[in-house]
Amino acid sequence: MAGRSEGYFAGTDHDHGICVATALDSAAEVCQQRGVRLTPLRREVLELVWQSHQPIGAYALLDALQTNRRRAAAGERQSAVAPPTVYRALEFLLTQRLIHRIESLNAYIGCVHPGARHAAQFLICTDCGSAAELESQTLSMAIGNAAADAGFAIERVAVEVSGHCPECSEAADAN
Amino acid sequence: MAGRSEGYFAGTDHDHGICVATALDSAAEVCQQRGVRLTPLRREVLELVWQSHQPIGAYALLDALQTNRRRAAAGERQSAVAPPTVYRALEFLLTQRLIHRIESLNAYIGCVHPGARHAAQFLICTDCGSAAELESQTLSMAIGNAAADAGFAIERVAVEVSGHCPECSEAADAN
DNA sequence: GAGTTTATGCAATATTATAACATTACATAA
DNA sequence: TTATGTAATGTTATAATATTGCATAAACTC
Repeated sequence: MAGRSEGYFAGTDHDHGICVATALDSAAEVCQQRGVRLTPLRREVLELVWQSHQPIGAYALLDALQTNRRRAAAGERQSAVAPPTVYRALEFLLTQRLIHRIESLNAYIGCVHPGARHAAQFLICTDCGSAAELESQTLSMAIGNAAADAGFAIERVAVEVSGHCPECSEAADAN
Repeated sequence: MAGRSEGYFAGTDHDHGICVATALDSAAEVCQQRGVRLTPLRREVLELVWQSHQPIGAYALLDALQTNRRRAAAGERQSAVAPPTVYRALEFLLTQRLIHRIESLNAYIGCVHPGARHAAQFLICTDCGSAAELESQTLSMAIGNAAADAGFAIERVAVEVSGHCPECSEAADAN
């Protein structure tokens, strides 16, 4: 994340264009290395997911895609975008670990460690809707230990912590 | 959980009747103390949720309720059970912390620490569908610390670990 | 450039969840 | 005993999220 002075949440001040550019570059590289295709559609969806640091739903993405198409082909006839288009692109991006799914919101967000196998750990602000991805080794190990105790073989981990981000907490305190 | 020899997952051998009875008793007590009403409907839904250690979806509960009604009023005309009925009961049970929602499955499961405010921590077997609730303090603290680092005020925590339970892992190894 | 695989388009439908309004049941006050 | 308030449930419709199945197109392989 670009220009982040401190903290996990992206501030209102940071240069978000750099976030997007970095994410798209990394994605291209990851796909290149794996011999999978980051097609224009998949790239477009990834870019839309990265439009903000707030998880975005599949149907909001669908709307955004429609809007893009309308803008691109003004006047000409255009093909509609249907749900499977979005869901397939999302599935691809999930498989390549370029995005995460936030289960508690049915929404998707860009991954800050693209391509790497890792536990999804999120702090989600219920006020402003933004989410910050953690990469806590301590947390991962605590989960690993608990699973080992239970004789459980881990496939996937989702940690979703809802609450209030620093900015929104301050705003609330001011009242 | 009754008769659990060891481990977090309920074995196929345990006396599940005791699980259910205990859960219903605890629920009655919790509601009593709080001055909220565990109505017959809510109790019925809770009992259905506790029918197994596998998370159950809202529409499966709906079906089960329908079946119960048919059985009860054989021959007589009966009112259909509609989605809001189930969702309202589930919401009540969630609010009273008698059940948990498994976000990654859109499903519900009985809480092993009924009434208490605590992080939801689950190991979910993708083979047999059963889920085991953890109560790891270490894990909770790791999350608390990470949130504190970020200046984040926690409201709710969901930890959902998918993978293979000991029994299913063994079965797979045997192949 | 013919054949194969992979990706996308498209229509229909499944699954999960809620909104809006009507009715019932129960407690308590008039 | 009747009125009234409140909580719970019933009922209808619909919103939001996700998938299936099949047709077409694009891209890679040789």
